[in-house]
Amino acid sequence: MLTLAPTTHLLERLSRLIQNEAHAHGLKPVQWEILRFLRLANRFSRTPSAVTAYLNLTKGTVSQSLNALETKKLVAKEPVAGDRRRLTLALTAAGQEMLADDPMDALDAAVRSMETARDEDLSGGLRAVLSDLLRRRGGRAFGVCRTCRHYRPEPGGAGRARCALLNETLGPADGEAICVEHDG
Amino acid sequence: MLTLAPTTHLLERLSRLIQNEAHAHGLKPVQWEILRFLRLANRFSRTPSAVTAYLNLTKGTVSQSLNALETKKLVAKEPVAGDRRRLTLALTAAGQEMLADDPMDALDAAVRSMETARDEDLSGGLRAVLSDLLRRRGGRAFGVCRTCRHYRPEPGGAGRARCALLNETLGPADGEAICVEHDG
DNA sequence: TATAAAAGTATCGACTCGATACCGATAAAA
DNA sequence: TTTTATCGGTATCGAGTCGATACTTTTATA
Repeated sequence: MLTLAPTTHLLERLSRLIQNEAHAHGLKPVQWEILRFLRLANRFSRTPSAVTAYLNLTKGTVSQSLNALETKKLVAKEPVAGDRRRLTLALTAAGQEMLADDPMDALDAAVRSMETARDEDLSGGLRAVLSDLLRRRGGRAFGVCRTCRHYRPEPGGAGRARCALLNETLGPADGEAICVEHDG
Repeated sequence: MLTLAPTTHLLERLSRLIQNEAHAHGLKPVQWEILRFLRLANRFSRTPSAVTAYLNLTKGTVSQSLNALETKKLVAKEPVAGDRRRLTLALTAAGQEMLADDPMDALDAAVRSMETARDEDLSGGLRAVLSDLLRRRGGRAFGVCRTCRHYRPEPGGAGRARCALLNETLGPADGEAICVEHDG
């Protein structure tokens, strides 16, 4: 009877531990992940469908989870001008405070306590596995705005730029945000 | 607003992907993990409470999940001689066949396609994070029998040994199995 | 202008999972 | 030896996950 490679086993075990850790403050793991995504995503990517693609869930699950978060006043929905199908999501002040008590901080502390070299090895390996897995599944990589081929730095510099795809002006903070349209 | 370290972020992302992957054949992620644990655990560790400790779930959840697996004829329960509270779990033939189609094999393939050096870096880092996290949480490490301080190799050799804690004879295969009593 | 595609919602069903209460069996203490 | 505590496991509740399916409204395309 075949078994999994040691590394796979470690990933599985850690994955479960992470899921277990994520039940703090009456929120479910998925709800925490949505909050974290909203903190990282740029303004074009704070939509239910971007959440759906990023977390690889169904539209239905995301819709319900967002309703739960809205009821708890952690996330607010706003209409989008120009397309009445769409919806923009925003973290409320309470949502941002909630993230200050993120149960994932325990894992983060463990990661940060590693030596730099080991941490770099680890993240390199994880990146490789993640992109391989996404490729096998046909998923997208969801990179950060600044690394996208539509990112056009302004000649003036100082972090200002433009998105050639959406034809929008980007501030310095935008460049570090996750974008649904990345690379595409 | 603080964000997570890149490595933490990768772990979180991969963790979600792994959970998503694990919905094949009508089984839930937890059910798959129980099957995998039963494949790895030695005969003293194939009990509901060992599953509970290993997967860090509540007794109730494990009890229900085991019922679901029993209904599907993937796991069988047997009474334990000498203690009528206890229960021993065993994979049925169908359960073993199910493991041949483990959805985790996709992750395993991604892991195995890495270079050896990178794989070793990765597993080293994961081991560090996992044990750190377990330590913070007060959880046990659950090592393999052969590495336990109660493991006593027989002078005759050939992988035969004894467990000084449980006072039981151990075959070569036992040495590689996960044990609840490990180290303690 | 049909028609297709996209963005979200609604509903169902099986299951997760923490919490709590519970029962019988065994171990420890009086 | 008789209480009493602890252990292994089950039963039940409630909020939520999550795939599946069907549906509405809105926008894009042929």
